[in-house]
Formats: sequence, C-alpha cells, structure tokens
Amino acid sequence: MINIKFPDNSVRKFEEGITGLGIAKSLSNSLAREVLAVSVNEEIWDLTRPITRDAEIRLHKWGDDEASHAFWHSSAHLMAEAIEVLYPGTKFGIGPAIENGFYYDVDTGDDVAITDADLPRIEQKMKELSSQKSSFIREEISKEDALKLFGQKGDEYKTELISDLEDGTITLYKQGKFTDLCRGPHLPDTSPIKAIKLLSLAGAYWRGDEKRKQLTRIYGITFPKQAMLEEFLDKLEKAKERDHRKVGKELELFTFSQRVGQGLPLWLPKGAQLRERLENFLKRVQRKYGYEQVITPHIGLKDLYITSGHYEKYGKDSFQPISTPQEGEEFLLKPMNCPHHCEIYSSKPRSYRDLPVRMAEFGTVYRYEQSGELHGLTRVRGFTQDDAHIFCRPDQLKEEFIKVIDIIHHIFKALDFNDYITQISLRDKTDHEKYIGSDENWEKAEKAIIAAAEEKKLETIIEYGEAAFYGPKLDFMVRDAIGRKWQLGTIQVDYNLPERFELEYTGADNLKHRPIMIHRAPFGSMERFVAVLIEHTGGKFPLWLTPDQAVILPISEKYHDYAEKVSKFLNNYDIRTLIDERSEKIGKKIRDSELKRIPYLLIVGEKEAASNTISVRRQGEGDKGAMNLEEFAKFISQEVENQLESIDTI
RNA sequence: GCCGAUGUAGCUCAGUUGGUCAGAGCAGCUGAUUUGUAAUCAGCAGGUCGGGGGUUCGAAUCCCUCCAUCGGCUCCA
Repeated sequence: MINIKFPDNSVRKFEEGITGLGIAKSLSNSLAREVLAVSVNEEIWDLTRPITRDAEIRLHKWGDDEASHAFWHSSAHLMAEAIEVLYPGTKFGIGPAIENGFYYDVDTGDDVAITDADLPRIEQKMKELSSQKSSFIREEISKEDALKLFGQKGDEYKTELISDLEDGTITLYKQGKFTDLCRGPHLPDTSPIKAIKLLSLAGAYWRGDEKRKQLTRIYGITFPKQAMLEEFLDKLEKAKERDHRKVGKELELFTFSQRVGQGLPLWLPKGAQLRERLENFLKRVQRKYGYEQVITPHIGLKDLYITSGHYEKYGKDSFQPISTPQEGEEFLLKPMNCPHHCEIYSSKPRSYRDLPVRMAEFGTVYRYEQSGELHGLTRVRGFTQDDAHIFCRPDQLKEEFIKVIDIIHHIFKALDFNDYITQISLRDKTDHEKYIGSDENWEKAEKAIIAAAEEKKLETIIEYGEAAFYGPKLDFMVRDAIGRKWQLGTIQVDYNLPERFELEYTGADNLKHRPIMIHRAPFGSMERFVAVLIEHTGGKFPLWLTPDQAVILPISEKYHDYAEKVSKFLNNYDIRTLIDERSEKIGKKIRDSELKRIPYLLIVGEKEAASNTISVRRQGEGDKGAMNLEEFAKFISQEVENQLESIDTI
C-alpha cells in the first residue's frame, strides 16, 4: 500500500500501482469522467500511469492549465495522426501545447504542400480518429531503439531530437497507428477531444534557426465541448475589434503610405494630439524625478556608431550611410540616442557632485526592421523613443535604477496597465559573439538589476540570452488585443558605452572615474505605447488624454452657429470638441463606433441656444441635464485636473 | 528576409467556370425636408479592379514579376 496525499492535506492509502484515474474513480464517477491529468509530486502525469510510491497528487479538470496542457498536447498528436494518414511519409518536427491550443511542425516533402484549403479535411480526419477512442500508451525506450525506430521511418527531425536526449529518459507515446517521441503527459484516450479547429498555417524554421529548413507549422485549438470552441472563436473575433490598426484608422489617429514607405507611420492631427498629451504627461513626471530635456539631431557621423559598437553589430542591416558632397564623409540616420547623449555628457568636465546626470529626449530613431516584421504601430522603421540616459556613480546605481522602476510603475498605474510581465533579460553566457564588454562588467550589471528587482519585490521572470548586446535589461511586457506580448518599458544597465566613449568624472579622491550609464524608456516608444494604449482602452481614452473630449450635436442645421459658438467657447478653456455635422441632417446619427469613444455629448437646440446652455450627457452615465457654458467648462477642467492630480499622487 | 494568405471607390464589401462585371451600402457633394441622438428623400460625383509585364479576339478573373497588407517564423540596439 502507498500513501496518497491530496491538496486538502488528507492522506489515503491505495494499492501500489494505482493510477490517477483509479484514484479519481475511487472518489466519484463524475470526477473520473471529467479529470484530464494528474500532478504527482508537482510533475504532470498521465492519468493512466501507475503510481508506485507515496506521493502528493492533484487531479486536474478542464480549467486547470495542467489539464488544458495535456488536452492540447494530446490534440497535437491527434492532428499528427490525421496528417500521417492523409499525407503518408510526412516527417514530424515538434508539436507542443501552447497558451491557446497547440501546433505541430511538419515536413510533407517537397512535392506535397498543405494549404489553408486542406485544414477542414484534416479537422474532419481528427474528429474521425478521436471518436475511435484510441488510448495514449506510454512506453519507455532505450536511446538506441529510439534512434533505430525513427531512423527506419527516415525522420531526421526526430532522430536529431533523440540524439540530444539522455539515454534512459526517452519515452514514446502511441495512439492508434501513430507513435511519437514525447515526454507526455497525455489524456487516457482521444475521445474527450470533440471540438476541433485548425486555425492557421505558417512557416517555421526547424529549431528556430533561420539557416535551417522551414517546416509547415499548423496551429489549432480543441475543446471538450463545441460551445467552448465557439466561445473562444467569438472572443477572438471581438478582440480584433480593439486592434489598434482598426481603431487607429476609425479614430483617424495615424496612417501609412506606400509612397512614404513601409513602417513609417504618419500621425494624423488627432493622433498627434494624443501623443503630445502623453509626452507632456511624461515630461512632467520626469521633471519631478530630476530629468533634464535635451535635443539631438536625427543623424550622426558613421564614426560615432563605430565608436559605440552599433555599426559593427547592425551596420549591414541598417539604413545605409548617407553620403555628402564631401568625399568620404558618411552619416547614419540615428538608430538610438545613446551616443549623442554620451557626447553631451562629455561636453564638459563632470564632478562626482554633478552625478547623477539624467538626460531625457523624445528621440526619433530609424531602424531597418525586416519587412516581414513590421506590424502596425508596434513594430515600425521610424519611431520616437521616450528615451533617457542616467549617468551615475557606482554607489548611486541601485537607487537610480529603483527610481526608474518607480517611474514606470507610476506611468503604468496612471494609465491603468495592471496586466504586465516583468522580465529580467540576461546574457547567454555561452555565446560570446553576441555581446560586447568584459565578463566582469556584465556580472556587475546583471547583479545590480537582480538586486534592484529584489528590493522592489518585483515578480520577475528571468530570460537568458535576451539581453541587449551591451548590457542586461529589465523589461516590462504587455499583451495586445489577441494576447501577443510586446515590450514596453525597458531599463538597461550599461558599463560599456561609458568605456567606449571614455566618459569620466572626477571623484572625491581627485582621480578620474568612469560613470555607469542607465538606458531607460518607460513607454518603449510613443508608437508602440499608443498602440497598446488603444488596445487596452478600445479607443476610449481617459478624459485628460482623449483627442476629442466632447461632441456637439446640433438638433438641426439652424443651431449650427450656436454649436460653433459653444465649440469656440470651450476651446478657450482647452476643451476640445467636435461638431457632428452629420446630425445636422435630421435623423442622421453619428455612428456608434465613433461616438461611443467620446466622453461627453453636448446636445444643442432651440432651448439651449435661447438660454446659452447645453444639454450634457456623459457616455455610459446618462443625462447630466442642462448646464451653462461656463459651468460646463469649469466642470470638465475640474475633472481633468482631478484625474491628473490623482495620477500625480499614485 | 522566409512560409502561407490577401489587395475591387475615402470605408465595409459583392463580382459564379475569362465575354453589358465596373457594382452596392456608408462617407462626400447638390437640392428638398426642420425633425431631440443607430440612420429623411431625390439627384450627382468617386475606381488604370495594388503597379508592371504576359497569354487571349477579349483579363478584376489565367500566368510571371514587383509593391503593400495580414497570420506566423526569424529578428527586435
């Protein structure tokens, strides 16, 4: 007999070799029907795998990540089985469960291609196979046998994976006629996989390596119930309504032009208005934190970037140098602001008493991103960083770093971003080619970030190999409408540029010392931040930010003049309004999608014009009744002020 | 850059196998209507069907190529 401990700390005895499913059955039949996976001592197991020792277990039903993981992983195998039937000879790469669903990378050979049109056929075959209720059978196998098995099939991908594995840790899973190299865990059998949707096809390099073969990746998602699938697809559809590219077009915030060039956003008046408000907000915050604004040009001599090391790293893949009538003279569009700021630092001698020096600039930079990488406002070729560089002494590093974390937290709170991930990006110690600078400095910089994050009690995830080439980073990542992660705020510790630019200050000991540089951008870039802001708010910005604070609706054309008067009056109070011309024509109503995003509706007609008032309605709150103009202006100004004040005291 | 898909009026879209296929709604303009918040009526104007090349008696439709966009991969100073 073995002791099984449950999440409520109760312990029961079972026969040795009992399975998760067996335990579930002993508790209740309905549980046994619903359970999908089991955690045994924090490791996710198949429900059918015998437990031979005392263990702590948790049973997972749909709704637990562990359950959906096993469910989707099994679905990936089911899809692979279907593909093997429909496309014999297909070779398989990897097929994991992901956050929403699963994928499998397959190689159908050069002659056969799976296209979008084939997806329903594969879905159909999956449904057919799932209803056969094939069991997923786990089997341990020696490395030698595994290599032999997949070698016979001619599957070079699996054999490559196996050769990287330790002997004695290799397991196979079989269901129906399909056998796969797999760590598991899986469902007991295929039957719970009822609702199936293959979502998309994409090319994906084998092992993520650009130089290797590109396989066909098929994405899909499955659920135990059709209704769940429909709900998921519906949610996905709704999320697309918030897409910043769609909303940005509707609200006339920004546009692109093929003539101007790919990835070069054109900010329309309302977008510029919004952006300006954000900039002013950030400038105000930064002033409080002791930053000074600087301004630097959009280009710099090529030598500047040779000094910084950026030319060597990115020169070939950047916008190419601009030549001048002067033979041999070459300028680069600036891809970052740091070198310029370094030159400002060294424009005069610095004393230890002067530090820290905090230089801020909304600096527009240009990077030649790969064409396939461009994406709305989140990934562009010309963008404006809310950049700043802090030059400080080693003893100031931690405090300065922490202050930057504070700024970012402040900003995120002010804009109601609660759902973000904090990531520490460190170097990949085995890859020396990718980074510049001494190990000693890297070590110091990485420790500083980790220490600061600990002191601020940040819940961070650590990613190795994600550091910038000159230093480690602390990044704040936010999700977009359909769940993709984007880096917004970033803080980077850099011992490198100060060395390359030979920056120094005179210490109390009257000797020269090297300052440490912190790069930071709370928004990341204005473009990306606005994009994420749009998707978070669905285009309904807070009053203090919104380009149009009120829309004036004249009952009829007769009151157009009065509407103009109201608009002008409010404009004097810095309240931006829009007169909805369309409503002048009776019965024509402004469309919801546009109207709903403007906080206040001001209705004017005979009554209002006569009494010099407006009928005020706040979206979502209903009528506020008639107000005279001055009253309304004060009311709005007060509201904006209150909002800004409450932001300040966050 | 790579794999796959898409590109028809300012916007959203229809256009069956190449032959009245240059269309609709909304937006715009001109009139009429004077009406309290999701749509008043009539008329007008809008497009080298992403660009270029080819096949054909004939191309929005088939082929090639370039450009852009979308979903991924890779990349992201």
